[in-house]
Amino acid sequence: MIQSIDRAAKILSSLQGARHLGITDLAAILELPPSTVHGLVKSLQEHGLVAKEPGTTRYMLGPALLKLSNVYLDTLDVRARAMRWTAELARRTGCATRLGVALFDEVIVIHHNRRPDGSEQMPEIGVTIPAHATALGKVLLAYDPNVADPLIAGELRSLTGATTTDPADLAVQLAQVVERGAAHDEDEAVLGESSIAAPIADRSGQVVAAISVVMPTSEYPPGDTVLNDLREAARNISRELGAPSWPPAVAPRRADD
Amino acid sequence: MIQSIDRAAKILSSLQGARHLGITDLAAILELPPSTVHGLVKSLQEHGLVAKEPGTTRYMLGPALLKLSNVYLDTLDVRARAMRWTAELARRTGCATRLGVALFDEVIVIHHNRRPDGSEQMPEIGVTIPAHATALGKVLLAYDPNVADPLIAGELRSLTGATTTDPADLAVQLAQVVERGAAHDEDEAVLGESSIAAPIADRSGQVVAAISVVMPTSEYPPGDTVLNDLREAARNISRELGAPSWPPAVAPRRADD
DNA sequence: AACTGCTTTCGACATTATCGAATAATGGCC
DNA sequence: GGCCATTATTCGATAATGTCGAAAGCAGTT
Repeated sequence: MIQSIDRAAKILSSLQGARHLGITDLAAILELPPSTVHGLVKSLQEHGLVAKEPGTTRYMLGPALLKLSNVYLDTLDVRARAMRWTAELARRTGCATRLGVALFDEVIVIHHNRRPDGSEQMPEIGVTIPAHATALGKVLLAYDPNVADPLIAGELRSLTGATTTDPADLAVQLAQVVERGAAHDEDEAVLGESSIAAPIADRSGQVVAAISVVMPTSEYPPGDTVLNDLREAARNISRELGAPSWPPAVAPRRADD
Repeated sequence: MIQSIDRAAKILSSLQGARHLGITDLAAILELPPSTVHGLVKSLQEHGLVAKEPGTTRYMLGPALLKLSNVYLDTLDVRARAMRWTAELARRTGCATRLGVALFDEVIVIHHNRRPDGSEQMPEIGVTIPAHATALGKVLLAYDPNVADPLIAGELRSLTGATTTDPADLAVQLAQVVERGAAHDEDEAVLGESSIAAPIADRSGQVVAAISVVMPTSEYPPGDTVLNDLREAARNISRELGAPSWPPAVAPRRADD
């Protein structure tokens, strides 16, 4: 790990949490001398990754990140391939659908279809949720023990009263996910919102994303037709990506990565 | 400029252009030994800024960028304040509206309102356009000579047959923008698409963003009411941000930044 | 108007990233 | 399906590089 890149990433991460920070604030967070931080920040600024907020002496995240993330989304063929199917799934089920990928122990939403009746409008692309608190995340965890193992060994943060916070409980749930090829959550991330999710694999057979159907908890649990539509969509997308089988296999444990 | 951060940013930028690249490709682009590039890439990967595309040995941009950019958008108070007004402007004019900020010699779209009649649907947030080829960009250039000067001294890329490519011509246009408090472009970025734009200033009086009305070239030039609605929106947003006057003043030339 | 806190600059030092060579892994080809 | 060429990755010595303390420049405040 290159030290200055590690520090630069920590700076971005800090600005992500606090929005606006001065050099001194950052120096305190990273436990480094201000002059060191200044050099790092200025370098990031020259590439547009951070920006000085006009009028003040504080810094914030920069516009180059937006450009990069836009390209990132275009780069994902899962997303391009899945869009047809998530739209179809939203139509058939009458629910909002999401597509998510893993970002360490979180899920990040890379595509979103509104509920066809148009009830909620919030754009959710880019939103991140702790993986253990959502159906999307449980799918991704279930198929990647390299991420799940450390989580199960530690503490699980609670988002609502219903969040799974017992590591042993989570482990059981993850095993069930692999068995059934689907995960579920009821009010675990947002009160009043529940969802079910299924894995999407690519040519190499690895799980690269998850697809979910989101519904008001009042409509939970959904009927078998919804579950079947979901699994069908996941299977179709996986097939288009060249996956050899579905449901996919759990990824092997690696020493480190 | 810290060398390793500079190199890391160049790697991100390369992946932005080429989508998928192996270590050797990157090494060739940066003109560095593969082992050096490998260390940089691996460090970026550990922070999710770069990801190994599953199944291959190549790398692509990582999901952390999406999370960061999402926060970036939330961080911009211009955006939050302007959203009401761009929606209102779209309604009044019957045209699509955009909000853009500067990213070096480009404009990046940070907010977008569809045409009320719902004709086009493409999400444009995060799209970047060379500044000299669009009304939004001309506004930003006109009020920031530090960016405009080097552009006027160099070559201007042509996007359509109508793009302003003569630096002297651009200089004249920019002077007019400051005079009139508005910029325009006719087919310069996309054929069949024209727009007019106005500057948005903040508390410090600096121009921090530009707002534009986009219309089919068949409807260009727009009537005075559209221009007035645009200027009114720009003035209102600037006032909400605490700008002391409108139209704003041109930023001073700095030695370097 | 003077102060206090912050940001920013500068240069010597030693930590740190770099790079070449060797090894391991991959993918393509017959 | 097995071989070979290409590519990714590891490792350790070298010196180039980033780091950090002290001091100067700026703002905002009392």
